[in-house]
Amino acid sequence: MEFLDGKWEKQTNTWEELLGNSFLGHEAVVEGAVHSIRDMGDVAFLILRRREGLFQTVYENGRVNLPLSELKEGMCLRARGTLCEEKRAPHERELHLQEIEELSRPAEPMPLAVDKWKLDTSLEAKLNFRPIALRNVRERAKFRIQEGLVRAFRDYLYSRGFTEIHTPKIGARGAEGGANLFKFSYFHKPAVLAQSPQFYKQMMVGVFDRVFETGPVFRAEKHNTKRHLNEYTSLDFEMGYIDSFREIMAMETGFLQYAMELLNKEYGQELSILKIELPKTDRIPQVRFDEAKKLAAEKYGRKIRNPYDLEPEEEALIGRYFKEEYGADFVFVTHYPSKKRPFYAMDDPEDPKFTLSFDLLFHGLEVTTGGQRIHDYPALMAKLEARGMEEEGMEQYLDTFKHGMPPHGGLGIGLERLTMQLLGEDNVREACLFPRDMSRLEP
RNA sequence: GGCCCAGUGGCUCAGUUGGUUAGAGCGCCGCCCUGUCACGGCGGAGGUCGUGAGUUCGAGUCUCAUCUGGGUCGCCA
Repeated sequence: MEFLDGKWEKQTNTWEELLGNSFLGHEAVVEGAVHSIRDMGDVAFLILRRREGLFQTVYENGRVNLPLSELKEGMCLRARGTLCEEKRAPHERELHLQEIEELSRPAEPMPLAVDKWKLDTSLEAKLNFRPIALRNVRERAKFRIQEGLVRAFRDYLYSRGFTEIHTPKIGARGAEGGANLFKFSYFHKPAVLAQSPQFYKQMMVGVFDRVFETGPVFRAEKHNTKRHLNEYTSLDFEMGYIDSFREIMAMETGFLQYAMELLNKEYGQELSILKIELPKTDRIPQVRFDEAKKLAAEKYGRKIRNPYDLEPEEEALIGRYFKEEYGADFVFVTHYPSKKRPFYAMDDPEDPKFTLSFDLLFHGLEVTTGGQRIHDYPALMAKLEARGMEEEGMEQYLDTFKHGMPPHGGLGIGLERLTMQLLGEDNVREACLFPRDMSRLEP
């Protein structure tokens, strides 16, 4: 019987070997995709693209088994040659080619100039040719940064005793209600796509005390803006036995600090490719909703039109205010009006018109909503009744409270929005591999 | 969904008051160049100007409709 033991001997050289000294002057083998070809006459530079970065190989006429004209951008190949130290080459290393093994041959030339430093292309073309556009070094780096954020979220919460959970995305009913549910037929029964893992997170707080989830959520909102997606990735957590809703904000601050540390430590290459300056997270100001509204209105002379919510322009002004006054990149806005928050939000005992809740603004854009939830069964039922809502479809959720729940709260972070702000992009679609919006279902 | 803006080679754009063969850069193809890293130089192919109708002697340009995309608002992460 043949067995696999989990080991595999690669016949090619690693990135570390290519950049190190042990193979200098010796034969080495590199795999990669042809990123660009710079033909100088008797010599040509064949730049290979690998996951770690770009690697230069040198094609000298008459020394390679294939004519240069056979080589095309986008071709995948395995190249054998001599690894040389060369001050003029990137990484001061290059491979002098002898033998090229074609792994695949492109059927058509690239629709986009992927090898250019900046993809000089419209968002539409980038999205239409998404898998190709992402081969561009800068485009690709954005999603390594996004990976770092998710990694940090997981790592940090694991270290704080959270359990990672996976909740269903198909259900009978939405958590927040409203018209933004995607409805469909599930074996002839009406069903919806999850707009939030909210109920499941809370139910699981009764089991694990602290839980988190990173997964997709769906919002059927009929709008086309640069900060909305109809499917986005939500970084959610929920924690029990909190002393105050500010403990949730402290946890998020801790996550952000850890995330910036991780990016700084392990994503230096991507940060420099994208010229990202990491935001300040050591101290994040917190300001009450009504106070924030007033401050922005006073300083920038803007009339308050809607006292119950922040208009996008107000969020931008609040972000600007705290940047100018305190040098802050993030601002916690607390105590949102009760009528603008879902029924499970806990009202402020000192003034029930407001809730023990918050949004986090990053450079003037809402990236998080969170807060303390009602954990007392009679209080929850009373709020439900006061809102004229039916229990129907929520029995399991409500029963959880019947059987005891700790004081708890949590939050949801929009991953693409967080990424977008960190990257300084001005459209969320730039921070989503395959965005879904009102008119885009493909690719 | 309401309102505003835009559709010109594969990509990004220019195109004068409507005027005769619709231009450029990148990419592609061919040739030249030993050190490029946004390489450079010479030449070439590639466009029924989103679609349909209309005004006009004549429409890429003006009008209407339609489709597609972008922005914005209610809402939200």
